[in-house]
Amino acid sequence: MEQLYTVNQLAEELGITPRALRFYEVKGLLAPNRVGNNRVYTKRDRARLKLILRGKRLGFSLAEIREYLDLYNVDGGVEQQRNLLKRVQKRLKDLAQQREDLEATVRELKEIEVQVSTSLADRSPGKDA
Amino acid sequence: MEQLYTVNQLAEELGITPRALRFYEVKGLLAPNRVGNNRVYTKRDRARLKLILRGKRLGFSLAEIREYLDLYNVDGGVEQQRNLLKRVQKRLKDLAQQREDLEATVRELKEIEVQVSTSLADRSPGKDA
DNA sequence: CAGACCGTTGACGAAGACGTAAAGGGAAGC
DNA sequence: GCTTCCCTTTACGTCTTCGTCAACGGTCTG
Repeated sequence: MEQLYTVNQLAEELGITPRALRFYEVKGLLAPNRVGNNRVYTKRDRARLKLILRGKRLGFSLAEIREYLDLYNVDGGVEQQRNLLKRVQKRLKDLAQQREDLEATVRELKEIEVQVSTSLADRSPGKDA
Repeated sequence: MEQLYTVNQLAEELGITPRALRFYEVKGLLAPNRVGNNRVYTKRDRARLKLILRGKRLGFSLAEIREYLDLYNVDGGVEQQRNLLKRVQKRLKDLAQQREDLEATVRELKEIEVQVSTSLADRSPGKDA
């Protein structure tokens, strides 16, 4: 009933190499079950991997992504939770900074886009004629 | 009249090491003038460096940042400009993807924040009494 | 003129994130 | 039973991004 994957299947589906998958496992980001010696990935593993890849697209290191994944472990004692809350809020703050950088970059590129577009339009004023 | 900087000055002001500055130069991201053998950075160099650092905060490699900086060279023939326009639009598309990733992450973290907060509040229902 | 400070180049080192053979196990088909 | 295919581990290689000496040059100061 439940969808399962081998390394190669999951890797291909998400556009990475099996080597990367194994590497993430060594680094403690994934822990798929084994059948005999072979890795078997579940839907949960797949979801976790997608979080990993999203983290990479955001420019995080594997160590940072590891810490990020830990934030999904909401269980724990009061002290644990206080600690977790702090870490979550720190991440949110970092992401806010990143959003600012992102938007500033987008603004500038859009401005360039306009400049170049109009410059090109001025140079070849034939389309409207 | 114009503000100038040595490697050490500029590095300290922007919170990086002189070594990094020289490295960016080797990689073709910066090209400060020389007085004798010594590097002299202008305001323009400084601005360029700030773009570099912003790129790093967004998770780009130095090679990507190099290409990004090229996008600010708006001059050139028609063919150059068409090409530039394409590259700018490609970047904008990538950045849109990154924004989606960013916002998805923020949403999830905020949800976790709420969960943990309420969980903590439920456990110690004394503040309101 | 001897130190004390910048600043320079060059070389070596190191961590992160994999790529790439090398060598082998287990099942499936002919 | 042998080949083929998928998977495994181990190990070494590579590229990036600097950190860290080492050895040297110029300038200013006492």
